[in-house]
Amino acid sequence: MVSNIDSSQLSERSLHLFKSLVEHFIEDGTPVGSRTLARDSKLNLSPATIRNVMADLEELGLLNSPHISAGRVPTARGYRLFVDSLLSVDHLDSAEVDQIARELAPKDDVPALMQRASSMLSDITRLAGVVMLPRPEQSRLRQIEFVALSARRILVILVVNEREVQNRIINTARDFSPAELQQVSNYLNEIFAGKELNYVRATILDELEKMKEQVNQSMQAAIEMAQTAFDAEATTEPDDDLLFSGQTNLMDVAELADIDRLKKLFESFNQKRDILHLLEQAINADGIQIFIGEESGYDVLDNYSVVTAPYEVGGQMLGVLGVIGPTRMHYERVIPIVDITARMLGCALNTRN
Amino acid sequence: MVSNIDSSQLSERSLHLFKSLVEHFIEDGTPVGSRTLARDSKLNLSPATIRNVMADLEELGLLNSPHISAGRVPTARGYRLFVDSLLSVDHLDSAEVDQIARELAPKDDVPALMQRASSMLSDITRLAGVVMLPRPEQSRLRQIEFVALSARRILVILVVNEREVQNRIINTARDFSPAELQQVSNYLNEIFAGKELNYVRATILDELEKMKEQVNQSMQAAIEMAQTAFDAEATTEPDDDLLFSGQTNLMDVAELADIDRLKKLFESFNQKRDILHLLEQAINADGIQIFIGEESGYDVLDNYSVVTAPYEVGGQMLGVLGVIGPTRMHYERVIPIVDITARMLGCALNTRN
DNA sequence: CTTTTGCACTCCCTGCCACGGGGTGCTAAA
DNA sequence: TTTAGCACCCCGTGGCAGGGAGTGCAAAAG
Repeated sequence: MVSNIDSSQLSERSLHLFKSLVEHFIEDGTPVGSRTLARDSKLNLSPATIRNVMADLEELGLLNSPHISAGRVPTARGYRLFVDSLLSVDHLDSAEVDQIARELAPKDDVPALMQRASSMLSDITRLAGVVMLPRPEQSRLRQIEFVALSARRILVILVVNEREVQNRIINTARDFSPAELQQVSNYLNEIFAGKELNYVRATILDELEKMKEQVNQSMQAAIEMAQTAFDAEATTEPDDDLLFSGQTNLMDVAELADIDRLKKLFESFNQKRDILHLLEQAINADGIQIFIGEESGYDVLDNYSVVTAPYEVGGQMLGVLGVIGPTRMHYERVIPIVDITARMLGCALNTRN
Repeated sequence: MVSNIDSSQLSERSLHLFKSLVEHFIEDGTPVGSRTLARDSKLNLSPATIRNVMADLEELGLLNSPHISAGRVPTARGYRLFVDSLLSVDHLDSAEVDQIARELAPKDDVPALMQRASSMLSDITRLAGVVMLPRPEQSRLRQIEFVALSARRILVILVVNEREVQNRIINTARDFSPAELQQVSNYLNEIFAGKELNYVRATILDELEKMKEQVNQSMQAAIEMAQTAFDAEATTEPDDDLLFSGQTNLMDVAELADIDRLKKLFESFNQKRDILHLLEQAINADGIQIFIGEESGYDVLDNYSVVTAPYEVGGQMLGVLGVIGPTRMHYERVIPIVDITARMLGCALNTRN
């Protein structure tokens, strides 16, 4: 991969012109030429001079022209330089901050909160929002309960992280009486309450197997049932972990009137895989991370940028959220929105216990 | 509303020609003129004759021409006549039937099953699928349990219709001990198990209020808690009741390359309201019901048809599923697919108990 | 009376051409 | 180093002609 351009490699003037050009293009979406740039940028330079500068910038891979006789357009690398070194982010006005805060008030359960975060991102940016649900590996088992539906059908209830509830139904090999179930759940709660869910699963599936012979019969039953429960759990809902919203907003960004590319993008939203991988890369980033166009490595995302931020509670990264839009987006506005949303989501998750 | 055309009002020949025309148009998507029709339809008639017939059909509102000198295209009314009287539905080959059966094997919980039904509809028709979840009013409470999270935070678990589990967390005014909770749930289960959920809610909120004074204190607590539980329940998740899939399939039907209309459609999928209303009209239909273009009354659905069928268990209508595609769709294929899917979904729901 | 033939006409689509606008690179002058 | 001038490029638009597909109508044929 070609190394990125550092702002110190360029003259003040080139940077200024480059910045104007990008801003202009973000505003208009049409290639911008020397004449307009000469008019817009405060520097008093003739178009010809500017043409020279632009030729240099094109040489460096920051710009290119759709055809020989059109204006210039920023490349992915150009946007990179722009967002890394040139961008001055907006200050959100307090009304917007309030709106975000209000939307993320911790009034209901985690999935609903996440859903609201996602729609809010898309509403406020007029682009597509995405939220990765808190990673299951980082959830702690709080309580496990069994409810007999019939003798051999048992409803397993896992309370995770104070607010989330998962349930699944298992069929057992032999009958369990309610009293037995109570006993089993007491036993499991005693050992596993507060433990990390992956650890619980691993332990139950591996460790307990070994100690099976050493315990009395009722404990054996407990072990078997727990194994069934977590076995089932491991195989269920592995991918309901991204929440999109506002996809339709992308349908009126002009530069992607191309319905085929749009279709590909929507399909990759549905499959979630690619986007999930991308967001996973961002979970350990320290704050905002931006993937610009082809940089992401996923070609469905050509011409799109993704602005992400991880959200955390008490120093622990729980997941990532972000906004997907055309590379030509208003970064100076989107960035602070994503940033503050991530923080506030962290808070919202924190105050629920 | 203008009355529909009855097939008996038209000569054998007109009907035959009309049918060929519609079939031809469904195949090609281009307006069909007298020459092609003369060639295709087995009748040995000159284009001129056919022009006369077509003029009559246009008079009746079954056809119209985009402009004076193009071929003819069926109107919504024309499609209506076509599907009502002229259509010979395909016989699905057994491989397809098998596929449907396999997909709908009752192997997991209701929401997952519904989700699969929807994706299957869209995959197999290459159009958009939609499934309305079983209406909550028609669900029966099977069991209710309380789990103490902490003294005043209680997890309420409702098992509904054998397989579905709903849970919500409530905060109570005073502490409840586990023993009390047990007692309360026993009491509620005794009265309400097997009852229809709406009835349960209504009773708990109204009737129980009256008898509050007449019972002992622990029962009073039960009543209060149940009220809280169902009060919360009434206000949650009122609209997570439609499952769409394959929306992107609609992006390559040529006649709707119009991105704006497509956007409107997708938005109405997201809001669900309109589509839900439409499907609700179909729940009491006896089998397949088809909404053609403007007929539906929702203008987002102009140029689209919706083929629906209600699914039932034991004679009780539970919901509706269907396929959304361009008016110019292969009805003879879509109809049996929707039909059989609805039946099989009914079976799948039936065998789970 | 129905069907067909013939004819004039309409409308769209395509390709062609010309042209203007916005842009470029290069060279020579300031 | 910057600017002015110039030749050139390429896209988008609009006008125009021609061909194709289709129509309606009137008159002839069955």
